[in-house]
Amino acid sequence: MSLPQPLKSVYALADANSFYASCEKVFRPELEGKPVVVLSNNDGCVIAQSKEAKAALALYMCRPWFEVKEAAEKIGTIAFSSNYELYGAMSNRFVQTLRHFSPRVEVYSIDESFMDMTGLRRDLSVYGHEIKHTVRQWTGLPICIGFGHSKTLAKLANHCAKKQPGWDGVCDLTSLSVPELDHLLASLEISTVWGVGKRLERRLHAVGVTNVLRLKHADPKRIRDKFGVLLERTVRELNGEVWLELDQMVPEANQVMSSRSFGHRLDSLTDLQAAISFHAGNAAERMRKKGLYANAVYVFIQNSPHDEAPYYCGQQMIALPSPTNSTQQITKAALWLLNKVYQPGVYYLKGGVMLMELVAEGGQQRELFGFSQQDSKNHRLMGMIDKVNAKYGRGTVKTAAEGVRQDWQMRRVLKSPGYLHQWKDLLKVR
DNA sequence: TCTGGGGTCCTAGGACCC
DNA sequence: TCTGGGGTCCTAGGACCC
Repeated sequence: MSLPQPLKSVYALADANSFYASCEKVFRPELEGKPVVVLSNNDGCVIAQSKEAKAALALYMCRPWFEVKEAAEKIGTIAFSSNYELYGAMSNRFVQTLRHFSPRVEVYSIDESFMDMTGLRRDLSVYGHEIKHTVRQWTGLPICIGFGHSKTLAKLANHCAKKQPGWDGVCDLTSLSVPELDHLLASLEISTVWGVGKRLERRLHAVGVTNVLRLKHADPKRIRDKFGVLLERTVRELNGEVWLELDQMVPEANQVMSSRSFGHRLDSLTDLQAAISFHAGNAAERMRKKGLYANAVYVFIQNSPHDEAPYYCGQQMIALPSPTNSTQQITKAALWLLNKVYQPGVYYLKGGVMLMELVAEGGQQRELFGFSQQDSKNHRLMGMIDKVNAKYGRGTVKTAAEGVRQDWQMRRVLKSPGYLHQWKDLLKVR
């Protein structure tokens, strides 16, 4: 008599191809087949490329746009500033579509989600193609899907689906025999494994671990001693053990950061005050959305390490007397910190505010920086400000310190319209 | 002229305690 | 003169991710 086998876990990872570039193409169908790139904030670096751009400009990823612009435009590349509101809205549609195919979905990043496929009595490859087709129809996004017995293996499968043409965008590692799987793993570089970056790759090569199969067969205990618990877990996951569970709960953030390069160098305290106030308000609003309160505020300002002048990064943190989510209190604390780290004569390029040690409950307000408003009053005020800003756009209501002219704001001259979140831009859909 | 932003987790080492 | 060993907490920095 044989005992019933416990179900082996199966995970899928669905990942949109060249996500930002694909989002732009959805609303500009005439760009199909043309090279498209999306630039980072301030139109600084290339952060996404369509496959046509990749083919022609492979080496341009993460390079400064001013260096590659001429060559890119010569081959007819269309460039966009990043439009995060649009990408966020597209990401939501993508996830909603995936939920039709699995009851358990973990949103891992803006363009990637894990799905639990354990116990599904279907040919996974066929099912994967069905998902891929539906996402394309419902959202316009091209995606790839990988299946594996652990999240690390699903991630690796997704890599194969994307990079190896034979899979047609869907790779199911669970259907391979052990020799077939090992043959495939032996052909993959270890940096393709989730959690192995440049440094670890170099150190692993030095001890003879040169491909994924060798990493899979490495002794977990020795890996732990030499490389730490994270890599040990990775080795076990490569062997099909589940060490990373599907995490459907969005983890409560421990910190919220708002920072950005300025549109141009700033040296006056007044300009910096406006920028830091903006970031304080922005971070506070994002924190309130998560229902959290901050115990500490951190501020930094720095010039560019690429400048000739010596690199300066002023940074300071202050613990608050009690947890708060009030924009005014956080802004006051941030401006107080700014005063402490500001040094005249430095041409600052970047700065920001981080709210730290976040907790779910606010506390009794005590005196700090002369704060004196009552809790409930503050709560109502914050709620109202957030509502107005959500309806009419961020910045409709803001603290006076943010200033009216925002010269320090980043440049986004190539930004596409807000097709999905701004009524005024709806008619721009072609 | 122009070089992203936002996170998480782990580790090593120092300070301090008994 | 001689100066142990074990524990905790905190911080800075490293490494990784998208």
